[in-house]
Amino acid sequence: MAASQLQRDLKKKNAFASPEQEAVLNILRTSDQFQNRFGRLLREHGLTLSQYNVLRILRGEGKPLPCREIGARLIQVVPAMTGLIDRLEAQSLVRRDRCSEDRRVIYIELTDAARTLLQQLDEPMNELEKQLMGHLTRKELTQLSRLLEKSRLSLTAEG
Amino acid sequence: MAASQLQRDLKKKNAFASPEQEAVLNILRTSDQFQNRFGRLLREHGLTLSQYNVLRILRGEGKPLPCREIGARLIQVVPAMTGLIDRLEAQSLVRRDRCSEDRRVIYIELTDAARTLLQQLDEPMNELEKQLMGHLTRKELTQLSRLLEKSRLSLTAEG
DNA sequence: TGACGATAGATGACATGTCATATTTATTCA
DNA sequence: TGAATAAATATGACATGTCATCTATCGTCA
Repeated sequence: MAASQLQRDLKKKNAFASPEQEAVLNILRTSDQFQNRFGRLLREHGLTLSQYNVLRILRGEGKPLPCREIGARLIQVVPAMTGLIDRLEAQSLVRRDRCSEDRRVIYIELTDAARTLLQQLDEPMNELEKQLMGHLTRKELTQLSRLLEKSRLSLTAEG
Repeated sequence: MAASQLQRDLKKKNAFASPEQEAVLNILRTSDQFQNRFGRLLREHGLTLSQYNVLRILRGEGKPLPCREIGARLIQVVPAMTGLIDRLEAQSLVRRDRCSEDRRVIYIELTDAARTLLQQLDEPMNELEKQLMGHLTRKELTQLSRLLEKSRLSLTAEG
């Protein structure tokens, strides 16, 4: 009964090498499983999680953003963005708009169709989020967020 | 100053829709960034994170495992395993061994080369784990793991 | 002005993940 | 026994992610 859940999950015979390792594996595993869930929900609406994230970023910003800027917020490399935007454009969910001042830059703009789709998704996405975190109290949720933010402090330090 | 770090990270203008959403996004984002780091380290040794995970699972088990079993522990769908194992086999890091009792089953077995490679990786991987979680005390690490396990309770409930 | 270097995107090669479907082998049961 | 079902992998199509490299454009500075 002293074994943690992740140990049972992974059916590992030995304990983790360190509390750090246990925490890291917990983060990766939880994220993987959550991504599965969101992916399934979004697929019903013809979107992938990455595509949804792009749309969410654009809606959150309220105005068009350069390709590069979206990629930066998604922690993604630029090459991945090209294809991602291609497919969103093919679905008429975004438009490309070349900047007239700096013709290297291409702004990505949300379409009305995308706004409508996002609105349809707000409710089920919120519900899924609450369902996934359903076993945690509000206090625990805050605590979890703070601990994860603290974890990410190590990332800004250096590359 | 009241704004949480993830809000600043994402440069979102509005607060999160809910504490649940904030926690979920923190989990996904932290995992993404950590995966980047591990991916970079492993690439220096010719491995991807998925490949490394397969090897770790096999070493942890101490004996060959069926394809399906490895996939289950990786939260991955079986089709993905085929190619993954193909590439590990091409690198001579695993062998396929068809079970004689149930000829449908294929056991995956670690090679000595894989064991040696894993040993070389133990040290740097442990160091990276400790570096990534460097801002958390041992107590916080435990707390974080428990909160993430609690989060995953929602997954076993239903599909 | 005109070359150099930096920046924004796009492209190509490859690894991985998803699904739907096919193939091989076991199992069940009429 | 022999057909239907189930289980373990494999395959093919496609979306995504990585890197290295290419192209177009901008800025700077001799």
